[in-house]
Amino acid sequence: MQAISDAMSILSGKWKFHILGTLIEGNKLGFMDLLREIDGIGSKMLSKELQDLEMNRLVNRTVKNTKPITVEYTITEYGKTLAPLIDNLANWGINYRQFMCEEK
Amino acid sequence: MQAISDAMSILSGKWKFHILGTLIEGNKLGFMDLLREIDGIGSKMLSKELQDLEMNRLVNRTVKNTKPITVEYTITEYGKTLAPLIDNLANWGINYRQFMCEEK
DNA sequence: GCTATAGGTTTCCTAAAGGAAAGTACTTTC
DNA sequence: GAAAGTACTTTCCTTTAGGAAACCTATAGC
Repeated sequence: MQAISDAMSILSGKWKFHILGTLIEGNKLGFMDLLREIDGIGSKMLSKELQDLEMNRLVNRTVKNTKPITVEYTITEYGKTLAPLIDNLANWGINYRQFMCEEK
Repeated sequence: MQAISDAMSILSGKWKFHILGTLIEGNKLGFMDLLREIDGIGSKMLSKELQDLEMNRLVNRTVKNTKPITVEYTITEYGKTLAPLIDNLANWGINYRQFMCEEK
């Protein structure tokens, strides 16, 4: 049960799963790509959450030496181990919505 | 991706997974049982979270007609569909801890 | 020089989460 | 009749999360 607290301390917050899910499906995304794809997030939140995820070794940040500087965000190998969990969560969300509609 | 937000809106907060996990492993628990088993939670939080979970049909609350009134909390059939997810999360938490220890 | 794009950081603010402690109500045990 | 147990709720307070907008640096295009 302690393990659940451990996991949630890393994955808590409104956006973590969303960011990770986006990075799993579309690999190599720039900051602006993420900002556009994740509906509703602001640049401050995105920046902060990416830093958290990078610190926890779930996301890689690579600065590219291009003309207008670009940054690539990718999911790490270890981050990929979250893929089934995120898939699970998303499917549960879809089913839950159905379940609630049927009920009432 | 919207499904993730849906799921998290129901499962957000510091204690939801913890409460659900505790109810999945030990079925039929009283308020005080939960308060004792979930380390660190206060009665206000437990009460509030249980109400949330009941509203969302993940937990059943049954008042028993015993001498000192007792209340039984159990997980619903639908709540049980979260078992693999919670298992997954807990295992990921355990592995993550190992992973971080090896690294540094 | 002006505007646009990438990739952020900083400031300011509000709303929500969460905790500690006390209170309520009822019952059983000593 | 006092204490202790079950099951909460209420009040008060602090902390954290999160959003909006402005600002900063650099380069490219017009």
